[in-house]
Amino acid sequence: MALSLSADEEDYDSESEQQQAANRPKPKIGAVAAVKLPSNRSASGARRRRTRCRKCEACLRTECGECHFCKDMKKFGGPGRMKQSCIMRQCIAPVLPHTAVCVVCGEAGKEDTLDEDKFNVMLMECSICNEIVHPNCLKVKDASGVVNDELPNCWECPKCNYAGKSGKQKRGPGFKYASNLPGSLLREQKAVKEEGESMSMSATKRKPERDETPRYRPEEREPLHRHPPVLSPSTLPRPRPEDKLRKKRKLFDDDEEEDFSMRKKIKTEEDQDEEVDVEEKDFFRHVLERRSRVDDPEEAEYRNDEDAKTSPPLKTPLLDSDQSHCSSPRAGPSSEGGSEPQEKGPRPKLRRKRRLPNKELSKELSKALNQEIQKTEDCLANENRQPLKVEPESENEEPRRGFRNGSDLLGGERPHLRTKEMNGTPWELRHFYPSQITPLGFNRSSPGPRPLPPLSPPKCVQMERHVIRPPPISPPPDRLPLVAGKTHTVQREIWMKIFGHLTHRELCVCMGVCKTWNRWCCDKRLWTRIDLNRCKSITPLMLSGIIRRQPLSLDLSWTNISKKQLSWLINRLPGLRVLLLSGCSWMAVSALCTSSCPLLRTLDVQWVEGLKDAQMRDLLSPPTDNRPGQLDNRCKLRNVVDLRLAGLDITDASLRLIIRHMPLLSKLDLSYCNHVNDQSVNLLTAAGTTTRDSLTEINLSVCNRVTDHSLTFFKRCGSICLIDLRYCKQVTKTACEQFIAEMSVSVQFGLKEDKLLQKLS
DNA sequence: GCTAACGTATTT
DNA sequence: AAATACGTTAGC
Repeated sequence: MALSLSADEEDYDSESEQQQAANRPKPKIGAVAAVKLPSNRSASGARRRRTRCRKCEACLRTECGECHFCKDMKKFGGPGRMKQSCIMRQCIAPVLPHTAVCVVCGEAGKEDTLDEDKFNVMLMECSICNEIVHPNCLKVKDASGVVNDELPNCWECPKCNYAGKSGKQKRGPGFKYASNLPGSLLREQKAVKEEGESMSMSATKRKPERDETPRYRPEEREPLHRHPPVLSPSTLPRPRPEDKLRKKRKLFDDDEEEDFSMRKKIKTEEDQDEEVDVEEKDFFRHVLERRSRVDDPEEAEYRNDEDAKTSPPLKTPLLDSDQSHCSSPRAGPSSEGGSEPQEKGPRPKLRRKRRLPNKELSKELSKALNQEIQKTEDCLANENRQPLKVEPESENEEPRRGFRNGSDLLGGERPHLRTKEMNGTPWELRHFYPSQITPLGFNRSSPGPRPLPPLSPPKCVQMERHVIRPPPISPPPDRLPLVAGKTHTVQREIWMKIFGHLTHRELCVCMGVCKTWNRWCCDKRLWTRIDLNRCKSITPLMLSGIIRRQPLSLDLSWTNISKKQLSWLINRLPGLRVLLLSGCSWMAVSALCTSSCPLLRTLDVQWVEGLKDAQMRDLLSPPTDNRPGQLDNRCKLRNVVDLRLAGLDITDASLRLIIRHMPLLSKLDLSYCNHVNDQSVNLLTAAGTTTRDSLTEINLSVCNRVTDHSLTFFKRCGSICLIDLRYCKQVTKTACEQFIAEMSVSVQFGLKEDKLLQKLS
């Protein structure tokens, strides 16, 4: 796979030597070495340093001012020694410098010309020999290059390819991707790559994915009723794990055991299709799983989902390459090049997928996003987000035991949950109320039995095997290419309207049709909400799929996502509005402490194990080491409007923080919070608090310490529309009626249910 | 000439 | 292995 790291060893040998000399602080011979660099450039070895594309989302952002590297910068009061780009601004697709020229003809790239065949006149840098050439200038015409679709203007040139050289550095040069960042996934990828992978990676050999001790073991079972009675992905015909692994290896590995040089030779279009589809299919498998669920009321709200429940399982074969009759030349999900319908026949060997001009759309999306952020964050200067860095996975060795054999359908919550209480309520008691009592759906996840999250967590190894793909940069093709160079008359936007009526499941099927559809169906407009609630495990593939689709709403509830994964994700979802993490571990949720989600409106952390006052403080506290005047010391979650804290052991201490740091808070779910009492309500509604006026809905159901007295406090709330006191033992119906009577002077309330007060509009 | 920051070496 | 340091390149 193509994860090359910026500092990959051998490829840089020659340069390394120079740099070794150059960089070594003691003998100051840097200048000499530096002068040498360019002279070598054309010979294999020295490489052109890449530079920002200036177009990607990352490049367009401002510095976050909070990351490690920002803090080092002089402008943020740091010493300026590290000289690294802001983490949020690491370019997704670093380009060759403008000064780069063809080693043969000495001229620059000419892809901006009107020339139809841009590929042959653009500069291509070989990731093996580092030569930069116009493909047209190459004499070796019968050999073919292998275009690296991860990096602009990068390939394995025909010479190297012909010579059977293998590129360790599939990613191509210059692909830094935050490899030197603390916590960067790439580090692990590298590490694992170095240690060599085995096809038959055993579970024991895998690195544990989670940062913490796993919360459950495979033998733990999920309660039967947690599983939808619908088809499960595991019933789908799918490649055997080993087949898939093989395929992945073929496509992505850069270890060259066996016949690597053969394998890597030429990638046909079919290969690409396969590559695309395998990945997307797998992503969808999970999504479909979600879409097929029927026990979540919001499923229906999201999309009228009948078909998701009833339609036949997605057939793997349908997505296989042979189905791609479409002549759309390129356009994998990862490849921008796909936008151009004019791939010419005689160069089928070139696995050409790289970006081509016309970046209007992506630019626009970027712009829109930025504007949005700007809008929401008017007064905030420094919140930024990480660009997309994607690294799918292979997930192969995770045969989805649970769903398949049904054994996991049987009994058992996680022991620790069953055995002991959370927030003082014995776990068993929490099962008392069926999910239906959840009021008005704003308590999104039902306080029903805590489903046990997925089985074994995703493994780092899985991530590491996968290529890291930047998101498509150029827009997808506007029309569907047909055979003989023609295009379909119907334009993309029309297609998009049609696709808009499809379920995710159906989109998935469409993605298997051809590359153009594949690309179109991945449009983020079609994926504003991605639901992986209770997904067995969050795999790197899913992560990359999510990033690619840039959802506004992401449900990861009751998954065993790890901190690193979550952190990685949210850093790459700058537009995320809704994040549902109920039932996840605190360890995972703590990713929110270090990442910021400026646009996040809804945060669901109900039933998060281990989330108490101290953790709440970490979550809500502004960065501690701010430098005056420079950094934003507001809460990272300050724009949260809807906060779901059901089932947490939090006290007034947390509420004070919430009051202080979430000025926009409108909906608050504190159900099943046994420490919440009248004083808490008093706090929330006290004079001078923002919550007093901002709160519109509050859920205090099953808060046994709340009494009638709380109702008098709620009279102060100017905007309150819904007060859920159901199952509060100390709240009487009489008090509710009295509340209604007293409020009726100004606002008419009614009892929608016993102790469920709702404003009548 | 200046700033940003890439890519690797060195230190922790 | 991760964090840090820094020579040097790229852009303006």
